[in-house]
Amino acid sequence: MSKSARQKQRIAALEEKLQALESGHEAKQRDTNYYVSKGRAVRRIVSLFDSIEDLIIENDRRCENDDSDEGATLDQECLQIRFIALTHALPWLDCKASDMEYNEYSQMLKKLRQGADATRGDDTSKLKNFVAGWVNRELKPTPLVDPDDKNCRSFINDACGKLLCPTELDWNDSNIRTRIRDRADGYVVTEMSWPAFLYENYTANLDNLEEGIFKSKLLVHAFKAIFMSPSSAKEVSCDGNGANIIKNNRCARNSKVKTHLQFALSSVTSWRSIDGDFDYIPFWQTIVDFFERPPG
DNA sequence: AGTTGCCTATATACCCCATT
DNA sequence: AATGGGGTATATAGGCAACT
Repeated sequence: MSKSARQKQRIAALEEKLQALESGHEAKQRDTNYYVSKGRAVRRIVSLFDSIEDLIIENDRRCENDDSDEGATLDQECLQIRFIALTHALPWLDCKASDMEYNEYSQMLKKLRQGADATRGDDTSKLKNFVAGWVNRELKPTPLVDPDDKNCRSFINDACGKLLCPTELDWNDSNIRTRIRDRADGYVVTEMSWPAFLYENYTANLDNLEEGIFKSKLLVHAFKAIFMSPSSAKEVSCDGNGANIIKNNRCARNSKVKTHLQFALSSVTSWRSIDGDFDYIPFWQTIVDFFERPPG
């Protein structure tokens, strides 16, 4: 059943190729691949989840309305901010789009999206492995976290559970632990609370939730793995330079790094993306807000 | 030679829709 | 409501070529 579907996909892909060859437009083929590679960055730099179309549509809407920002909803504000990030990431996009046929245009967007999603997939799978190593090295759980298997993670595993545990709950209390695991009333973990892995030393100051936030070693590992290189992530080690890296980056590439970081954050959690109560999109959005909105 | 980014292939899950 | 087709998204593994 799904086999025939797959074969059809394959056929479609081959026909596309054939057409490109027959029409002698190898250049066109190159073009589409070019767009895939250009799209790779957007999930990292622009937005983890929004479709490129949505961003463009929001901008169009504004242009039609004579740029008047009044009455824009919060969501629309966010879209616009990301549209601007998009124009920085792909400066050629606007003028290229204007002299394209609709078909060509939507082809291009499709390829951009493919590149974007592919990269996100690469990153999550990378992290799936690395996170296991980092957690094992730092927390030395028994049993160790299996790099190839996510089913044994989440709250089942003591180390993972500790990291995922909401800051306002105490993972060391075995009663609380079992309640979280049973998803008892009031102990269901959702995207509404900050997990411990965001904080320096994995503990938050409940009187000041901003203290040490986004400074955990695990996060810096993840950040480096994604935005620098996998091997450089190993070198974070224990010299406390993690915070500095974030700080420097924040100064150096202000607007982008925000989104960079959020991606790293969400990705760390993605080891348990199968689980039900936790919705990643609002979680990510909250983190974006944290950086983009003035304090308060 | 090891690292890295990019690409391809495959299985699976999910969503939409028409038909039964 | 259930089924099945068609399409798309996601997870994951593995390969390849460029670079250091």
